[in-house]
Amino acid sequence: MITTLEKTYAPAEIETRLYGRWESSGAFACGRTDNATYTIVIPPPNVTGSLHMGHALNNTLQDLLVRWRRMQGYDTLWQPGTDHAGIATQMVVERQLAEGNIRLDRGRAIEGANEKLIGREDFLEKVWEWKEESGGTIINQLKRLGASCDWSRERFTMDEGLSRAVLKVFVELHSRDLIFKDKRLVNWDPKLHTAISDLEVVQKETDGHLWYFKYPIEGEAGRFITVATTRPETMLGDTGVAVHPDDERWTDVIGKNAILPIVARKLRIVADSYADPDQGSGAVKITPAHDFNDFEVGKRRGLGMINVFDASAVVAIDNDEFRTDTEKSEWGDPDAAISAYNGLDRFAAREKIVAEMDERGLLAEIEPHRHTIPFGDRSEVVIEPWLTDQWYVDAETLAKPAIAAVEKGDTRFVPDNWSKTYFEWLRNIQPWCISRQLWWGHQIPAWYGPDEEIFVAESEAEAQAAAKAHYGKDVELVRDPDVLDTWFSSALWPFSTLGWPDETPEVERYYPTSVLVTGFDIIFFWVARMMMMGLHFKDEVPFTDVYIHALVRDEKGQKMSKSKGNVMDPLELIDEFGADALRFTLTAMAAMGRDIKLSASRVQGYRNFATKLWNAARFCQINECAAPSGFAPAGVELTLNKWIVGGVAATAATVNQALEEYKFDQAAGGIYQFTWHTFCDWYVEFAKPVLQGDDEAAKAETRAVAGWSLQQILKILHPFMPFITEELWASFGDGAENGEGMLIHASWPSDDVAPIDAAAKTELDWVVRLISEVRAVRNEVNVPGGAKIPAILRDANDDTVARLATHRDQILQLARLEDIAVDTEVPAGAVELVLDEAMLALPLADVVDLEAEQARLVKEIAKLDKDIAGIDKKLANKGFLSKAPEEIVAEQHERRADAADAKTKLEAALKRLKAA
RNA sequence: GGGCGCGUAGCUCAGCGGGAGAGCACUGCCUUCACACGGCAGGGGUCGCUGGUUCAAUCCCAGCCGCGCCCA
Repeated sequence: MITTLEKTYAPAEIETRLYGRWESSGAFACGRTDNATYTIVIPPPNVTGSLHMGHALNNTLQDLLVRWRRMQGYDTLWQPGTDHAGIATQMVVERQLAEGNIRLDRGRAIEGANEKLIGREDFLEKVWEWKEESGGTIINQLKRLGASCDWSRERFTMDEGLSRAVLKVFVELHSRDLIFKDKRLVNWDPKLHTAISDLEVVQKETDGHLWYFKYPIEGEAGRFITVATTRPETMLGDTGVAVHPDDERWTDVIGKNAILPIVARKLRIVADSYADPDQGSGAVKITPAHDFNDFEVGKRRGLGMINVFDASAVVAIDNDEFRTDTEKSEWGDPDAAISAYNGLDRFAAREKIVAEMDERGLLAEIEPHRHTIPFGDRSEVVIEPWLTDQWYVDAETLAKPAIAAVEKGDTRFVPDNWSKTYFEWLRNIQPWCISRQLWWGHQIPAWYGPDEEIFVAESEAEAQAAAKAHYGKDVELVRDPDVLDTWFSSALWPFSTLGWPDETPEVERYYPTSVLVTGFDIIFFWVARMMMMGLHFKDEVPFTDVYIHALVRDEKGQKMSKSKGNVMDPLELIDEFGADALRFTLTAMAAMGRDIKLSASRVQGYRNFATKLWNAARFCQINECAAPSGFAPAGVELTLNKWIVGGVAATAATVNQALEEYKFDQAAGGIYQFTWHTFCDWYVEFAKPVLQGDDEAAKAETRAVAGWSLQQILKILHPFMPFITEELWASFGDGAENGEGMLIHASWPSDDVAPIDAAAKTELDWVVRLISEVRAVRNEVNVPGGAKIPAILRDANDDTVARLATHRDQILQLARLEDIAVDTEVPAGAVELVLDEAMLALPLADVVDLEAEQARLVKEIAKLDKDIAGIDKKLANKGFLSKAPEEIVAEQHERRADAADAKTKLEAALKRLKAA
């Protein structure tokens, strides 16, 4: 206590200073004790990312858990890092290079005169340069939030160690046929020129059209089969027409051919239940190379696959494949089609095809049609199902143990509902396409021999050795140019960050981790994949709990997005209100199963709470309140002090229990309520008469208890508001408790940190009620706030009289009474109120409007009458008396008696008032 | 179409079988020696609708109405 605290808490300077102290003292490092471990791996943020509200919530909750467990004495590890975000990072650097007219050399010719090309090696160098300079800004932003990660262990998915883990996993899974190469339809991004996974595709409802085309039937002059499509341009790749086997309209043409107009290709008419007889004519065109459903039909019915687009989704049909089964006729001409359509963008081709069909009289109808269209979540262009060679993980096989682990309860979702989402997804999982046509990422460890024989190995040398064994001589191998999906490496995160595949002490000690904290949108990306990989390679679940938190929305409940312009920047809120206020807001609002609608006014409200705490500490400082070292709360003697230490213990228990159950809102509410509405509103006020009085023993005890209670509040509040509590701890903490004297290492109060004295609680509750009643009546009858008035307690029993004596000073001061006499005689015209068995009279005849007071009493009596009537109705119910539990019935009797008693007293008071 | 969830005070939300709660906002009074980012007091709700179970339903069940999200 060197200088007096300022009147308000100013977070900015303090936050930077304290974070630096924590970090430089090694406070965040794991391995500080031999106690049980508590481990969280951060869901790795994208290296190109910056902190948004979702991160703020996610990391606040993780930090809260870690700080709480650390104070409880666990050996905590919060493992931080970032992922390399293949597509996003490559896009950022490509864009940067494009400003200097530099383009990746990926096989296309130079277009502009000034254009320069950059090769793979040089490009990767540029990406690393970018990463060193601008990557990981989010890490510094997490620090501003107060995140107590073990930064000495920070990892990046492209690190040497993590890359080795990726190689090992790939080779291992490949050797067990759990990774394989296949030619299938993938979600192709025609802008980024790479395959992407289902999860990176966003389905958007869009207004489009259904075009109805008439395809002539071969050998049946004048007869047409009408098909509908939302994508006319794909008709260039049609190889069949499907009708439902039970559809009698078409039974006679099954096995015959339709003629594809414009192209003049024969299309086999096949029976397949995929065709819906209730849709249009019941017939559907089949384009196996450009539609996922058609692909399946094509496979089942042996239809050809004709690819009509290049990697940019530009029509590319000048080839023999396109001419398959064509024969120039009145319906079309393949060569004319090639010259008309080759080189057209897919959307231009669409318009032209519709126009040509119309000209030919084969456009039956155009219908407005709302349907979902797939978009790339990064490129925002329409995704093209495209036939390519890609690498796949047999997710179905890996999913089985992952499903079983949650069924058995080895991993538990909180709230439990989310396990359904998890099961749903894993039970319907498709092969996971893991290859990406990018340069930035883990290059696939597969080498090709001259005859395309594949050698998968952890290094080129091993691949060479395998090739030599295979061919009997050295051959030149070419490495697969593709890289792996970023999520492939993220899936290993819970153990790769601990050093795996090496057998490090950390893997041994910290795996499996305690909890994964994440949003529901990430269940598929991370949770499921980490479960699959963890179980396969470690034979143990990666985490025992998965806590799924809400989405942060704006105050109107809209999802925050840049295009809507409703994003709230967590860093701006931190600048304005402090990190503690933002953290507390997010925590207090993190109720299970509900989204958070955030507004700045809430943050402001909790900033006010921080200031309140600050000023309570200031009060303690001014009044020299401090807990002596080794202070024992169990030994306090004043009822007032027994009451508050019991309150501390009850609050510690409440908060602890709530955190055990991940009920963050209740934990935050518990400490908020106690700090403000018990400690500040009542205890500090009660302490004032003692501290200003001259009972030195009572003063000393109260100073100690106030100081001790503040310490406990700081401890309990620390995980929620680490900065302000640490700052105050410097003045009010118990430096003897831990080496560095910092709160971050102080011990969390156990539930029995102090005895809970029920009698003291009953007594102080009575005092609080008495004061509140007097204040309410004073307000109601307009006694000036400053005026001190006398009071008379009548009909009080001995206990009550004793209580009054004990707390006389507090009652007089807080109720602003001049004196309280214990008497049976009350002057005429007094205002009277009921307090249990006793009555308190305020002789205010000359101040108060007696009419108004009469009205007040009448109203109170009416209210009691209503209560009594309600209870009587219950008690008259035989079913209630015979079936309700005894204690419930007894409670009703008691409530009725209390109400009746109060009514009698008020009626007497009313009578006296009328007599006056 | 399948799944999940939500409708409680003006707003945001707790509660989830036996006396309707909090925060914010609002109204009145108070610049009282920790704090006006404050104190004291107060108004405000047929707990979406309709049935059912129960001695008892905001709470459990069914249906309906309205809203949101995820998956196809």
